[in-house]
Amino acid sequence: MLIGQYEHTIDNKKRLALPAKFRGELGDKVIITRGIESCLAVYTEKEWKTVSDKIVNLTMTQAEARSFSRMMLAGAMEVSLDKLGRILVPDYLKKYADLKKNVVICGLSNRLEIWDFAKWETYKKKAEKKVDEIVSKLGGLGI
Amino acid sequence: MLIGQYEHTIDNKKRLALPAKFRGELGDKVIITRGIESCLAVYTEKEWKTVSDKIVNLTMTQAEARSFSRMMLAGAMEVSLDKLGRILVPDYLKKYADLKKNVVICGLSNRLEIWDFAKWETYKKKAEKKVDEIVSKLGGLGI
DNA sequence: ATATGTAGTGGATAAATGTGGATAACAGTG
DNA sequence: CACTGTTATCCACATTTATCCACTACATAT
Repeated sequence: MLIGQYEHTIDNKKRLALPAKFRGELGDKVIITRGIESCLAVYTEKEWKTVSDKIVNLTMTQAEARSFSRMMLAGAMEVSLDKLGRILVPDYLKKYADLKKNVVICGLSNRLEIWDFAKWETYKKKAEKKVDEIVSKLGGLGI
Repeated sequence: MLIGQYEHTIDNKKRLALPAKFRGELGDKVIITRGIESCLAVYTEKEWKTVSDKIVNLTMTQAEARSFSRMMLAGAMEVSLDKLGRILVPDYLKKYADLKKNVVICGLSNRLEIWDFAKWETYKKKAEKKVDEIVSKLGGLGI
């Protein structure tokens, strides 16, 4: 299970080390793609099959389906980890998520998310406030 | 599985290099034909059999069927990759998709699509907006 | 406090990829 | 049959990508 968050850096050759804790679970090949809210998502090959099956089999209008799958499939890329556990972040994805040198890597159970450090800080502040609201709405979660 | 996007160029002899990552899966002969929304579609020989079967067995009025299958089947062409992984883009297809020098090659699971660079950028901007809408409609995909 | 090991970062070198051009084979036309 | 234009094959360059190795920082253990 992928959990926790780490601060790493992307060097000037677009290499990014994935946290050592995750490597066993990730294997030596992962799928990196667009995430929601301008971050990137990283899946294991196995998880990606599940996700891509969902994408291919979505029911919606033809034009919507085409544009959605173009974004999700053409947006994805298979990358392999080098001997030191680093991946190469494709240029267009780096731009999409607006990644600078410092990034945050979050484990979200079945996937990783990669955020620009500044964006993450902003997002986190908002999200932290909301957690209290949401929990009280739900009347507790047993947590 | 064919995923990812690459920027390549068509030289003045209409040659286009297919991304090295795809070559293993494509073999040394592919079918290139009209795609939807003024792009070109590229299939492996095997995938093309599946697709062309579907086209032949479509149910529609006689006139519609004729014009559609003329476009898709007569529009298709078998091209072979040279030693360096390049194909020759037929003139009428180049015109159809309005391809200039710079093009984008997208992997869409069972096929490639070839877009004029400018057209792709325009299309992508629109599609990106829709993605967020679609995802929230779907209530997430677990992605 | 001093070693030892692991993890993250950075750089150097070697290989692969994409692009452009040159030459050779082919087909069509006068 | 010669000529022109097109298509295919081959080779060379430049850039990008992959692989390898070194350094530093932090942590744990001796």
